[in-house]
Amino acid sequence: MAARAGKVTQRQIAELAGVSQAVVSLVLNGKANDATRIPDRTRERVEQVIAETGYTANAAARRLAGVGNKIVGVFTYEPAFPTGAQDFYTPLLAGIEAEAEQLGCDLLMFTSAPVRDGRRRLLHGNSRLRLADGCLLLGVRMDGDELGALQAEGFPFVAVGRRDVEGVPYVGLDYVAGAATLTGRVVEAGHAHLAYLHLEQAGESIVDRMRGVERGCASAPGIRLDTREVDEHAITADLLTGLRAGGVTAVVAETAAQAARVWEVATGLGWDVPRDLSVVVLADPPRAGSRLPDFTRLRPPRTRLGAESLRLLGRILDPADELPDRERRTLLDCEVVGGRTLAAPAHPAQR
Amino acid sequence: MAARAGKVTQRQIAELAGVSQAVVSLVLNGKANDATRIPDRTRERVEQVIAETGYTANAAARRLAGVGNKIVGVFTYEPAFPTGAQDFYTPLLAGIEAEAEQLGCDLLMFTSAPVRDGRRRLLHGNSRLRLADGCLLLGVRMDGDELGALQAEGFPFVAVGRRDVEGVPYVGLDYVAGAATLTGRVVEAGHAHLAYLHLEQAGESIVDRMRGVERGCASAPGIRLDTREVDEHAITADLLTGLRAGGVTAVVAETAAQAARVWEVATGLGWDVPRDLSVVVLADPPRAGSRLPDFTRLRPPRTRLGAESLRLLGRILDPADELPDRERRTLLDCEVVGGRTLAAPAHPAQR
DNA sequence: CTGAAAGCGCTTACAG
DNA sequence: CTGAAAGCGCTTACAG
Repeated sequence: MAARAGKVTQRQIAELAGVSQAVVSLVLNGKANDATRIPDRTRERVEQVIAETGYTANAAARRLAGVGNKIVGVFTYEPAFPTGAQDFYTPLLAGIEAEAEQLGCDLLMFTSAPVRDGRRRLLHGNSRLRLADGCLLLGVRMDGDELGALQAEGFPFVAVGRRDVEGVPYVGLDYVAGAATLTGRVVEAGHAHLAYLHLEQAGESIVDRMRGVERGCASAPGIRLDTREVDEHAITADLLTGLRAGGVTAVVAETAAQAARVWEVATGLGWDVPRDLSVVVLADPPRAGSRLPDFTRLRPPRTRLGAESLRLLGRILDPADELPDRERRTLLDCEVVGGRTLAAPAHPAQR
Repeated sequence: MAARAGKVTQRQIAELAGVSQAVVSLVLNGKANDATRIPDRTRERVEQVIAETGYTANAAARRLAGVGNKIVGVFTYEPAFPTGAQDFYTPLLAGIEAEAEQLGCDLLMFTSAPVRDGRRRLLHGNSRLRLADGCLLLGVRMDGDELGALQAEGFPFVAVGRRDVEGVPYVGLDYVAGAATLTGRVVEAGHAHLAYLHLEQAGESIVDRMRGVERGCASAPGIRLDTREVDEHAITADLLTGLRAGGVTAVVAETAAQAARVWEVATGLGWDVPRDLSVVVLADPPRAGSRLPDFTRLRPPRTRLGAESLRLLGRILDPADELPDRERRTLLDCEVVGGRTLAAPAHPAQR
């Protein structure tokens, strides 16, 4: 980087205003008041020179001098781009950015994080992490070592999503309650044998959804639940035919992609959804899917999740805020959306 | 910000490794080579301590010491959130983030910029701008004074979108050519009287689209063009009826919102699009609109625009890259998408 | 081959 | 009321 010709510093401001550099700093930081006893006239003179020169403090220097930056880091454990993860992250980021505007802070997105052992690394040799006052951590799975290092160092951070790690502050989604409610609806509709299609059980949110589904099934006696770990590509006519032959009348899908695939395959088999098979899903549909039916589903408030996470971090960073312990970990409710893919089974099983 | 207990510095690394702090810095920056004649054994020892302690350089200090940060600022003149601007910015940001991953740089989003006189300000008292090595500027209209100040200061930046300001590097979209081609298609289809619905003429991209439409009309003799400055709310049955009564058989809309509104109003009037009225648009449809027809339209490559803009900034920042002047300002082609809202007029006007 | 030192621009006690 | 100075953690000539 070449030296910048036009760069203005506090020293220059001080010379122009005929004061010492320290006074410029005090004025700049609103500390030219009774305590420091800087006369109004001096303050005004300095302010005028600042306005004239368009001076802006060097944020790196401020930070180095130990002052908060109003910069919040945003780190994503899963690379946000190649994948369809965009539908996932976009609403989250929208919420984060909106809240950042509210808080008046800037967002440092750690897009540079190198991948090692298949995971992105937050703490690498050249990490710009310490430029931020604190950090938001996103991702289904997080590195326990890194969380520990951050905690040990006292670096303020908030996990977006519930974390099973002692002392980690988070804002999460109440998937247990949400999945239980939605599954309960399926049971209430008269289904006695459900299948749950889920992803690999990695990460708290996936475990929570599973627990919620189980709890929903337990809301009535004698409900059977088949669980299958399948990503959407593994959802075939054979699978669905098998499930139905076994007595399954309703499918609970963890992801929108799975639900979409179930619907496509079922429709391809000539089945009617929901008459022949009810399908509910624990997530919002992908944005593309105009062909897809209006699924009965859970609506996780992702935008709010983003906003609330940043708000929590803001409170943690605010020394004046005495945050009660229980507010360091909160869960947001998921709404159940009616949709059109849940109905009573055509041939109710006898319980 | 409380002092961080666990914070490791180069001095501590130096003590542990039994070398001076300067040597740690040299090792860290890959300058422990023949030129500095630091023995391999010393380097290895330092490297090991670094690995053990999980040391990470303080980016603020590095920056202050004059070293590049691999941080690129992203500033948006229009607030990105309250509005429907999200559809606009999302693909752009997707491209920027993808390229940032490629380049290994982080992105500092200036979400804090205060609004003054209805515009967001990049250069305000507390701007974190100088933390970045360079900056990407987004927005339909930009502040000329700020562009000037940035140039005067030699702060590297790239405008996303064509700019009519001397010396400002940009990557833009070739709206002139794109709009001319699409409008030419309308003319080729037999329309002799078109209406162009556009926004207030502020900003180069809006001017360019207008010029392109005019050029497209000039591709055949005797074509009439009515232009109307209307945002979508001002598109009423009266307006369309008036246009059609005047002989207009095709509408070119600047924005997707306008096109959607034209289609809704026309349909409400019992008209068939495109039989009774052809509608083409110079932008991509909003993501929500599953009800809307498949518009004949221009597809501005926004994701690529984002990526190419950052790539250009990366080249400007790279001292080894001798960027030819003409590559400092480039335009990307817009694709024409066939769609189903352009047809020959039912009653071709006689020319 | 290695260490001592200046300097980046700022904030904040501290001494007049 | 104001200035001189230490210190934040780093990079990079420079002197041994």
